[in-house]
Amino acid sequence: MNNLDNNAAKRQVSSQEVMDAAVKLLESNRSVSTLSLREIARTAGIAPNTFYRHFRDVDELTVALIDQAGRSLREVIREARQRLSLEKSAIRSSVEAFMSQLDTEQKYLHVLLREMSTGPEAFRKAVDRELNYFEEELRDELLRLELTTGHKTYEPGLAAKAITRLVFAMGAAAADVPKDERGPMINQTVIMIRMIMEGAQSLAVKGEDHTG
Amino acid sequence: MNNLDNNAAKRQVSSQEVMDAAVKLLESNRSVSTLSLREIARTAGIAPNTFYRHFRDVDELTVALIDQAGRSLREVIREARQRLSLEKSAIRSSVEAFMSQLDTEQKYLHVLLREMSTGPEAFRKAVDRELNYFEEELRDELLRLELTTGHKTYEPGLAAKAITRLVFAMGAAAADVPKDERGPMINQTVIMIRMIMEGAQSLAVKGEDHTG
DNA sequence: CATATGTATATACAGTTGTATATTCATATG
DNA sequence: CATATGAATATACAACTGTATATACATATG
Repeated sequence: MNNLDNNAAKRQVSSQEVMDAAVKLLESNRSVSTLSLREIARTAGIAPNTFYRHFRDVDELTVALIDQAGRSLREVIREARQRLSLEKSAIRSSVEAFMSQLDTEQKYLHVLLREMSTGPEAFRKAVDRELNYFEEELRDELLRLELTTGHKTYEPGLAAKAITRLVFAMGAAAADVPKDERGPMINQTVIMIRMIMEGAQSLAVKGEDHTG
Repeated sequence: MNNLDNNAAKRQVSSQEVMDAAVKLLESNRSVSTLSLREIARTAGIAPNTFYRHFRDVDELTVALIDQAGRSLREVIREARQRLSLEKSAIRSSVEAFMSQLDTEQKYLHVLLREMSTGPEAFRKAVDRELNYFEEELRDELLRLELTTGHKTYEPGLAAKAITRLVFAMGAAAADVPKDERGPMINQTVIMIRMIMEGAQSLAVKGEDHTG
């Protein structure tokens, strides 16, 4: 049954193609909740009912998009981190890698950023899962950094969480801005991260009784 | 023409009542884009066309909601700040005041948090406006603190921005969680803010060449 | 009282939506 | 070739949408 790549009607359609159609519609700053099943099907070039072959409904498609966005984003950041160990401008290159995902042709990151606090619980759960992956990887990185530099970090888990949330918040802000105006926002984000890391180290020295 | 408070049909309806109807619908974690004009009208107890007496469309209603949410939130925070000057647990009480807005009967803050990165540009512009108000007030507070404590702050505008974005991000996360599980999130947020402030002060001491 | 004005409603219409059902087509297997 | 199977489509339907138009009502003013 392999010969289905070709020239005529009734082609097999992959779920990925349906997802791509949805992303295409989302590119003009719409949120998933404004997409209709029929509209997505139309864009994908399939009949409305064919949609059901791939997803139970639009919500299920959305969760798949969020997962995909998270996976590919994590991969990109991990690559950026591997190129240099976390110190000096590793922060910058990670932030740049993150932001550069806003410019890719398939704007999956936009979905992730936009559905963070929207829609059914399943969406937010899915996004939260991705954020947690990030936090964990970042916390490990911070712990590794402790050993390397000798500077202890106060509550590395929290520092990682703060950085993650901040980067995503700034990413969402950057997504609303034309590509060539993002430079300053990257710089700002880098400085903010530095503040957090510096502060976490400073608090570690001062002692832990600063929470009241 | 004052006698319209009363017992029978064809009552005058205020725009506020229409807004309240929308908020009521939004309380079950729906985003504005899922509301229809007819549904809002139905909830407000008016005929569909009466909606147009108050707003051009649902988008205009939404912007009004965002503005209102921002105004009332700023007021609450300002009150919290006035009760104590910004130091020690002024941070905590501000964060608590912020989070407590999640529990009010009319959940306007939810709208603000949920429409941050959704919908038409007008929404995001409206939310951005509110965030900027916050940042400005907070930056002024940080500058005042500089004079009081003698500790300089590195890039107070950026520190204010970082804190603001972080608080809103944590607020959005807290909004998705039952009321009695928010305590820990408040604590986390307070510590994160402390990291930023501490870091900004520490960077001010170390010098400014840490941005590359 | 007459009537103008602002406010709310009723009816109607065309467009879209999600999905149930029946059908067509393409392929793989007997 | 016959035919079973899976994939895509066509048709249909009721529900809902935004809004245009016409109408009813309440109040204020003459």
